[in-house]
Amino acid sequence: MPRRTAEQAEVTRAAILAAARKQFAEEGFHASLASIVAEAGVTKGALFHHFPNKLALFREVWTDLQQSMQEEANAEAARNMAVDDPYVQFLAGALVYLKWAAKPEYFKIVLYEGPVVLGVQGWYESNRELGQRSVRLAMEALAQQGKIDPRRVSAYSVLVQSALNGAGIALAERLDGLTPDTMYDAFETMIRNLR
Amino acid sequence: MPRRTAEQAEVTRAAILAAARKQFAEEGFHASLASIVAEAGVTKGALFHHFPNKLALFREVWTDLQQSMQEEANAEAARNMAVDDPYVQFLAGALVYLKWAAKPEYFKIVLYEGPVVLGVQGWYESNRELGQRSVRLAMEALAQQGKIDPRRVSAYSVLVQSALNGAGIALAERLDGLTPDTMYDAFETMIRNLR
DNA sequence: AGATTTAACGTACCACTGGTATGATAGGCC
DNA sequence: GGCCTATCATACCAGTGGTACGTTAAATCT
Repeated sequence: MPRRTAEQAEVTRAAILAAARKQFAEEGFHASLASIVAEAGVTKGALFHHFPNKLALFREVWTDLQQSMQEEANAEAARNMAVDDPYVQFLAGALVYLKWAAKPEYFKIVLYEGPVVLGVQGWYESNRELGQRSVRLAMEALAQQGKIDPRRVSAYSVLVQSALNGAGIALAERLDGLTPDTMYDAFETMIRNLR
Repeated sequence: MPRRTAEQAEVTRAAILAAARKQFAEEGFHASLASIVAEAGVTKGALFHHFPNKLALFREVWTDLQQSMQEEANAEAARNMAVDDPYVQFLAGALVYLKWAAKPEYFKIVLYEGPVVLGVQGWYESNRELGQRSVRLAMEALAQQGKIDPRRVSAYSVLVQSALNGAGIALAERLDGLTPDTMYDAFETMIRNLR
């Protein structure tokens, strides 16, 4: 016996999103809509009422995760605003990112499935807006302070963000004997020695 | 009227692999087996005779591409064996990789779809064997020559290879105004300043 | 050389998928 | 109280990967 009120609709929508996040994290984009609606306790009718198709549902799950991480990273960077070290803000944000990359939901959905599902264009557009923007801002700041060559800002942005991505994945995988400490140390050394 | 000889079977198998490579590059793993067998001019019976399932077919396409790239990179590195610069061999191999990453077939199948389709475990296993091994060897060489801290070899291997991956993708995407020259310049500078 | 085995496919079919079309029902509004 | 519309549920469809089985000709044995 469904409640047809607008607030109940929000609950339903949220339940679908939560179920989708869980299923996508466990099974990838290949997770069936049947399993998602079963988990959410609704039917495909509700799903297709709230989302035009499976891809749009995935994209919203993806964006939610990415935004949550970014907000936390920005907050952490802002906390170090006063410190007199041009690297420290960026490194604080990077550390938050590394933590998130270790979360199965985040690294499976955002890092692994994201590029393939959203496609080359969609992923880079979204990623440039959300993730790469902060990296790029940091690189531009370093260039302004004479730490790196301004002509390498674009290329460094790509290299650094990709390195961060890989670091997150490797940590989540517990590759080799890598620990967050050793990884972060190497990352920091690399960043501080960019020219 | 089919020829039932063993050499003809090899031709059939090669035709399926070529068709699969083309379809996977264009449509991703989502490309239907129907489109693959149509392209190859055979039926699903032939496909499932030569390959146990779709994933095994993809894995073979993936491995073929990766091996071809690696052989070329190794050959290029070997050509610079005599040069008296510890970085130059590795950089020569990296340049080959960047060229390959710009090929749609390679970056779509190996870089994009690979990790998701083969799964976390499969991709890293294969990739560590093929791609990461050479990066790691280069890092170990740099450590032995006192260029970098030996304790950072593992972490650097991950960071550098990920940065390379991202660089390849960004170039293939013609992101920003990035050219192979500027990207390679930044990458080389970064590598030479690792400590 | 004839019989038998077997590799190399083709054909028919199945369970399941994402997606659609349509129906049902209850709140909001006048 | 009647109408409209948002909110779902149900039934169904084309297409998918995969399987079971049939067919044919080359290889092998005696």
